[in-house]
Amino acid sequence: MSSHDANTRTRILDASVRLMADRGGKGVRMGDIAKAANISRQAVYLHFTSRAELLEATTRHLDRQLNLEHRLEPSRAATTGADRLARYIEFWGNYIPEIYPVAKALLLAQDTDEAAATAWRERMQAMRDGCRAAIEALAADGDLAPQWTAERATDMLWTLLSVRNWEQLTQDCGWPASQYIQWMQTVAHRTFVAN
Amino acid sequence: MSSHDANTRTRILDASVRLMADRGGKGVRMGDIAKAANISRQAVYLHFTSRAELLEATTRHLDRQLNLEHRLEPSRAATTGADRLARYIEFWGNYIPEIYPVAKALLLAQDTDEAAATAWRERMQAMRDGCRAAIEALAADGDLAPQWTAERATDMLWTLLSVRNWEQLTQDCGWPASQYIQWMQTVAHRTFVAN
DNA sequence: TTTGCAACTTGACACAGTGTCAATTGACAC
DNA sequence: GTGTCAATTGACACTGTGTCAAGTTGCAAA
Repeated sequence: MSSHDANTRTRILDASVRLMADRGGKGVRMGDIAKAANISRQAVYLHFTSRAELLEATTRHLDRQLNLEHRLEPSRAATTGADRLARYIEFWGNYIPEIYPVAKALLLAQDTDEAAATAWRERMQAMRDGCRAAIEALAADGDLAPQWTAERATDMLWTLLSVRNWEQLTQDCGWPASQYIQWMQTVAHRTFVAN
Repeated sequence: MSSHDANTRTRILDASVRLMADRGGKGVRMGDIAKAANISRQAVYLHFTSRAELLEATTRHLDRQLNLEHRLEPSRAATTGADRLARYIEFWGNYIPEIYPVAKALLLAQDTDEAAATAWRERMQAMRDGCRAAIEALAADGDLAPQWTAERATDMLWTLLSVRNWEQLTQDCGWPASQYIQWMQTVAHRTFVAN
């Protein structure tokens, strides 16, 4: 029965999100997720062909739960390019901490798993589109600093806002999330906005 | 005999560097290194207690081969803070590509191996010292942009210059090494130098 | 009531790569 | 000769993923 089916699938995804959050994404095995969902390990493979696929589905599940699209609205509604850039960074800086454990698991799986690497690349490509939109809004206002092309500026902003960088600043350097947002806005503004 | 001992050790390290360079650091197993050094897999464990230790020794071996200290001189000899910053980025941008395969292997081992994670952290801490020196030279000239403290600016520069960022810009975005240097200098200058 | 399908369970197994252990060989030194 | 040290050979434990085959349960349509 397909409703039963969907329920089990959802239960797996919920369990996956929960475990990732608990353990910071590290050391969550297929068997752990199965156990947390009150299901056999093999049943998980009935719904997801591989760990990578499950991980990817987990991030999408989380995006839906966190209402990703709704959160992007302030940035999209901005009236100037500089404002759009600042709001995008604010959105992202508030979003990362919520997806971090799951993202981290996907990030770790990358090294061994080609499918996970592809899944991650796709996710980051979507994030890149947001960067490009902000940079292009800036360029449309004539406010992109003259040494940049839109393409290179997008590359650089995208890199600046990577999950790894967030991780390093907040985990290793101990910055609070609010400071991450503030300083990233500062760097982006000074770097990309013509003065 | 200890000279024989040292020879074998060196042979292992040379083989390790060679294989890493060939395969980009990925998928280099203990057995491969042993074979390349004309030695049994177990003999490697006679010289290095674990893969992580071997990897770390490989990076140090490479630093010596590449004359790390000598390469740092231009940056240390700079007369202004802004110059020191630019020269440090230039050094680093030229250095990363040479150590990248080995660094990548150490980076990958991190996820499974606590010892590798510690080794990497130590290496990056050393790099951080270079960042701090550049930022402090800038501050000593009174040229550090007023919103920054030396500590936060160091955090940010250190993050900006991470191997992951270099990887993303040159591998994923396809920037040539020369462009990496140029644009990183641009970002750092606009971000940290008072105008 | 029977038949049949679909979701799920159980248990066993292959595979990769790391690290460990024990027994053995070969060379050189004293 | 005897001791010692480097190195070899081969077997094995361990971990986690993914696969396979055979059996169970429950619901549904005939």
